[in-house]
Amino acid sequence: MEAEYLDGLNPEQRIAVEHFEGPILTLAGAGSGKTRVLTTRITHLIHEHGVDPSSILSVTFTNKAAAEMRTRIRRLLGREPAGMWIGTFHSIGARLLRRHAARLGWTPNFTIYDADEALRETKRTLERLRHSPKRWNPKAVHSAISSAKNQLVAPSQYEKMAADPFSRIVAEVYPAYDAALREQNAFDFDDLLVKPVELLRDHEEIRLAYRSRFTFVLVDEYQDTNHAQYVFLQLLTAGDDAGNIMVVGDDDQSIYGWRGADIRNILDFEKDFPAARIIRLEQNYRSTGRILDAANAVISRNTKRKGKTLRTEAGPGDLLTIVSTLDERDEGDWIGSEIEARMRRHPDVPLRGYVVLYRTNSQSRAMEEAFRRRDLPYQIVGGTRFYERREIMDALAYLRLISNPRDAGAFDRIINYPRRGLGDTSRAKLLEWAAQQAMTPLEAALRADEHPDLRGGAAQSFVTFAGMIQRYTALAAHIGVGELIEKLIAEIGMVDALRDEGPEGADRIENVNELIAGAADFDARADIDEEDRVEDATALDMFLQKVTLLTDVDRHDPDAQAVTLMTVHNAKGLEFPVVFIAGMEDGLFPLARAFDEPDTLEEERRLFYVAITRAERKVFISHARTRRRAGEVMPGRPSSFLDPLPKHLTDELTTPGLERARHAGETRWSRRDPVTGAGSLGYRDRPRTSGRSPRFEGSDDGVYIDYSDAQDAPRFVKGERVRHPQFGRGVIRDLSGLGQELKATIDFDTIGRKKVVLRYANLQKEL
DNA sequence: CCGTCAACAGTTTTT
DNA sequence: CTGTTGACGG
Repeated sequence: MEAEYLDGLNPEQRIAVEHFEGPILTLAGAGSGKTRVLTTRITHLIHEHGVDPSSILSVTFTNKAAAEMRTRIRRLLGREPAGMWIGTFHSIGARLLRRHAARLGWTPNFTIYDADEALRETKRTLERLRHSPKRWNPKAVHSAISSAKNQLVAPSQYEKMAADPFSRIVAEVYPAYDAALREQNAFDFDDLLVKPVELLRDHEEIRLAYRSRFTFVLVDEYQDTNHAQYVFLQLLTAGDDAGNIMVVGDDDQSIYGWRGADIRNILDFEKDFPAARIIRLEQNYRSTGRILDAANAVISRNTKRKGKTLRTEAGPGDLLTIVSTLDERDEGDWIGSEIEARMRRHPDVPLRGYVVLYRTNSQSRAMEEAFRRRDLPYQIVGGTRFYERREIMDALAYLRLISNPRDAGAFDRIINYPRRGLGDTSRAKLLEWAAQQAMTPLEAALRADEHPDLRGGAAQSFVTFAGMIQRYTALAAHIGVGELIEKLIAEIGMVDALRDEGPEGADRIENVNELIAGAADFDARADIDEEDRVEDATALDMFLQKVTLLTDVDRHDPDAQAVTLMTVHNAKGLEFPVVFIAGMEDGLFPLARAFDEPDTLEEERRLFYVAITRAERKVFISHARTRRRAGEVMPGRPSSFLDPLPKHLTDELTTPGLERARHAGETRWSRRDPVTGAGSLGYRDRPRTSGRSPRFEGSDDGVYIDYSDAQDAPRFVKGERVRHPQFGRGVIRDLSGLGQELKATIDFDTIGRKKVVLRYANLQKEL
């Protein structure tokens, strides 16, 4: 007798679902039902093969995906898959660390430092080592440390490879930064991957225990795994053909190379597991025909891919509409008006069926303003995330210090917030004393009255503060997190402090209230996985660790009656009936810097492919004639990514705003240049650029940027050594800007980091 | 110690 | 254009 859950699977899906033992790679195109394959296979393993759920480890890309999969499995199975581990690499890493914290020298109530706190710690470390954070950009230093960690390069190894001055600074900061984290009983995001690898690598009995427990490992979005994650999986699965590992992914949707994701992981899976079975899911259940044809046309330009063509049984559907707009404001207005118009014509598509996708978060601003003007409900995913808002981080810093008294970052953040008369001077005195006496900042504060020279008022303030934190630490063992935050916020007078800040303080108060509500909800639902329970960890510890790992997508409410605004990155895995892709201009999508590196350009193209394939029924692609970027008005031309779109799949239109501007412009232009000016402003009549190469064509009407100059100038690449007439020798760290404005960020051997405009700099390649 | 103002740097994507 | 940092005076 066959289980019902197998009904309706296509032959390929069915093979993947029924696969029992041994490695298997499932290349799942966009919309090919991979989540269904994963959940059904897990169900099948448990139901049909009698696999104990606690033998299953399933890795997802977001917490939300994990929660959804668990729910679906519960439904298919008719019971809770108790003991199954499902979560992101980071949350699974955190769980392992919590269970074995002592092995590594941490305690289970460790703090997870988010990006912001990690950056602050980097800066503090630089200062401690007497390096100026002005000369050596803390962000760059931290990002170098982060990449090193993701490549599993330990401080000692890094030290050996550090040749240039910048790397030598990093080599110095890296171990000191790690030591500071250890002292504070903290991990950063990257540690959540790196430390579990160390744990499994260096402790055989732990490695063997987990290997024998997790006999079935499933990994979603495998194309976006980095080296540390790869090694983590190898350690867990023994890394040979005996392992029952299923990876699901799509090389065409690999969009996290900048974060260290290594597309070779998926491309080389067959080399790693020679016996691997390979299944291709090319049947798409999401989009109509023309959308898929367009997506296929775009992605076929990439060279580094396994090759895969999506097909659908749905009809051809609508054309993709390419919209020319005047500027970003006009673009937002047009999108808003089109949504309103479609709402009237297609009442079956609710507001939540619309999404606006863009390349960079800064584009959300114009959209937001346009939607506000029209009173169109929207929800923004990403950008300044909830848990990254200042007031939320302040409140959380209190909780962190209460949960983990060694957290110096938290101490630093809140010691004078709200104001308690403890400025830089008193703080510096206390911290110096603390370091001398080998005390944590909080311990020092508690004994501040013993400090040799601290103003009496300040000393008293420190003692009161530390006493309060201690009281809450004791309290945290007995009351719920919601109640704890509520009491705390009241005691420190945070609401009053925010109210004094003026109008935007009201929003912040709202956010704080939302945090309290969230915590109360956490208490009410007893939102702790049994597998996460460890001795000596309080509900507060669990709450904090969970909250830091939440992403914005996790907070996205798919049922809200609102248009969704988000970056293409955030849209991965989601689908919408109607998709707007905004800002489709060269230099923005793809970003300018991508033109220097073929691999990056391919990644941008995959990103565009991801954007198109989010759509079920309709795609709009808009670009603006001019766009304000960092206060400057920049001219733009339609993205060269549009070039491969066959004419028969698209139609083009111009917004009324651009139409008006064009008429006004023609009169002006024709006076100046009656021959070439008239009618040439609109590229609608202009032949499509060939798009055979990423090389730009020259401007044809004076409005688009002339890129041809950039081709003649010497071309520089990142990492290249150069010589500057004034600043001497250095290494190019970064390139930005376009054409005439091309700028290079250079780490000079003698004077550190500087940004120069290539046009003026007269840079030479160093021989 | 704290508020104000000018100067300045920074804009890619995120766990 | 915006958020952050530094200098200065109360």
